Amino acid sequence: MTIKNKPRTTSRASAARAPSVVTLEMVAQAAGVSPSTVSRILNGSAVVSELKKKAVDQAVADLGFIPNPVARGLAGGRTLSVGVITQAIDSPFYGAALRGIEDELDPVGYSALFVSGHWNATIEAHCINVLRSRRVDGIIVLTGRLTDQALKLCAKSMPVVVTGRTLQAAGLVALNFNNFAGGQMATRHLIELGHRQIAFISGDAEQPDGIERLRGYRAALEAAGIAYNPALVVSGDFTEASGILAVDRLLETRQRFTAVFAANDQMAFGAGLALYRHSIRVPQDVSLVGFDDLLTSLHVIPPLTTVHQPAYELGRLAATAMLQLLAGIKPSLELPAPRLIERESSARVHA
Amino acid sequence: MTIKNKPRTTSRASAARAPSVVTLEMVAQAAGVSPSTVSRILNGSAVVSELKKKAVDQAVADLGFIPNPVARGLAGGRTLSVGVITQAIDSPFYGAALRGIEDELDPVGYSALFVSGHWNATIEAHCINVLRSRRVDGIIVLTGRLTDQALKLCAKSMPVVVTGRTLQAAGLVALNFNNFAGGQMATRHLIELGHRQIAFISGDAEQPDGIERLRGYRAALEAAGIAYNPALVVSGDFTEASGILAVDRLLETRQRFTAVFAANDQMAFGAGLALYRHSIRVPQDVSLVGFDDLLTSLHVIPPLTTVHQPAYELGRLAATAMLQLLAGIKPSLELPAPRLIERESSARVHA
DNA sequence: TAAATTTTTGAAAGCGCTTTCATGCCGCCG
DNA sequence: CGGCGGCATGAAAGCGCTTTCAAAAATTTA
Repeated sequence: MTIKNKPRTTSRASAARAPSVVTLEMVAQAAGVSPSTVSRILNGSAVVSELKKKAVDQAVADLGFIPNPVARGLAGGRTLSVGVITQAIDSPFYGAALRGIEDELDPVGYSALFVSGHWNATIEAHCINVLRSRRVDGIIVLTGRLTDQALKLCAKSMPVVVTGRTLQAAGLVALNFNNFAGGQMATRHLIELGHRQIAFISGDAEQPDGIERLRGYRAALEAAGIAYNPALVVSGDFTEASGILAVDRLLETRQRFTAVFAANDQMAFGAGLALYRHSIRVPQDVSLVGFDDLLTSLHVIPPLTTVHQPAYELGRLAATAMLQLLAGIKPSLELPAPRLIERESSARVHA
Repeated sequence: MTIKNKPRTTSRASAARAPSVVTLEMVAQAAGVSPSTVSRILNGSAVVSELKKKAVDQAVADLGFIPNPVARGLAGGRTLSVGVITQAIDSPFYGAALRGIEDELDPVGYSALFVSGHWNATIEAHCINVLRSRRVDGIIVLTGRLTDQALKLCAKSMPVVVTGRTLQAAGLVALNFNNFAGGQMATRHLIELGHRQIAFISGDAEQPDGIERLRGYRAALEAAGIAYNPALVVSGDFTEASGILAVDRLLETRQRFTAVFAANDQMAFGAGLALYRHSIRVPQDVSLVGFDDLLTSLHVIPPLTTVHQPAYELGRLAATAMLQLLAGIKPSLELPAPRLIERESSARVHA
């Protein structure tokens, strides 16, 4: 959808210039053809003689015609908009994904409709209904709590792209990050630094991502011949506050540990703060590793060693997949592999 | 070819049940009235006999009718959607505002269309065009780079709510936070702790918010009889990276300072990291104060003293104002006053 | 009680676009 | 050379709703 001859921003007032007061019909008239023909050319939905095509393109350019997505939507066609169910519009992690989606969609004339599911299946179902009533062409679900069942059903009526799970269905593509490998990687890193007592702060038990990371942690431990100690695993809920609590609890148990691996960066921040409160230095006394690589992880004190999760890329890929689905081609994309970012919160174990 | 009884999606899974397959016309038929009447009742756009109203309400309930916003939009009416121009969908500060907007809009059936302006007037102008072509009922602009002029013009054709500036125009409400007072407050706090050499990391020079905060800083200094020292003011651009640079530059000048006030939290984070790198302890050696009170500011090390800016509230208020504008009532709202949040990054000057 | 007004309500015309459906035109085969 | 299959194109019917416009019903006035 090359908007090549957008009315150039010549005057300073152009920002608020009335848009698309020019309709398809006016274009048709200007080009001396019927509205149907213009529509066909715009959508490439039928063969049209080169001559008329030229004329129409010209008219479109001259008049600065911009198709009205609302009318399009009503007429049964596409709305050029895709719904995005995120969990919280202000999530530091998903935010980057949203940006990726936006960046990918905008150039081709699509808009994203962001709605927040708040980690609640009922609300998510409501979101889906809202999106459908607004006639979005497809839906991107960022993780979420909907059942696979519900998602598959939804995919029957429109393209669906879902992240954070593995799922097979027609018109449905699932983009899953290798959390297991990530968890393994982080733990192995700590082991290589000589740590043997590595605490793990898990995420919410319902979250597959967190479960996988825990599995990775255990696998790495096992591979290194270190016995798994359940007392070193304490659960959180992916928030900073839960990271603080986790460390406090850990400390109370008087279990010795020289490293902490948190299932996400936010909990790692909380853990770091709790450690600081107890005058335990990172990384001198205890190493700390997170997961996600939020933008801020680079600027916390000390900069956090973490597993990079390509949130932005994830968004772009999800959007790309959606676009392909919409175009009728079967997407086959793969997320980049997890990557450990070594920064200053992890160090060789001390004596 | 009126296929009024389109094949229903009778599946049990309500989450993905096809919505609004039931049209206004079907409601009319069920209630034994004309579509016009149903429409009138739905919109309260005319007086209708109590009897018919009852019947229609009943039919609406029975059939589970949900008006189609797309059709509504086309028919010249409202789309029940408002456009929101934010600067970056994943901004830690504006994210909270977006959530506020969403929370306020959703219960009354409105949806928000978020688009990112990327601090660029040209892109913002493009955003406005996109939003208009999508027939949003109004536009909320979170700060941004558009000229007041452009905004006013835009307000002529639809309600506009803008934050971060003071502006008067019909159909336009501006919500401005008292950055001056905030800047003053933060500086005064430092002064009260005994600091006399207070560095200031300013934001981007084009940003009115930042300018006001600087003004506040100078005013507080003056009020305390402390000479303003330009060498202690170094400019940043609101990012963490610029905070780091700022402190590095400050240190290079060999100017003595016992406190740093950054024009926003993100730069304060950067400043904190730079200080840490130079083995300068916060708050023992240097006090650090930010501005915004991001969610994360509570969990950084040490927890940041900052001026609380009610981003979430700002979003809610902006949405409320928009709703009122849309309802034809003139909103008169005021943002909460700035509030200093004393945490652990600021302390009494040493020696 | 008939005429003049004022409601209440329905019919119908769109909103801007997509999409059959039907037409006119071409080349082709017999 | 007449007739038939194709193909490009236009006419027209909606999509689901709002909104005149005008007719019908209810109310008031003379």
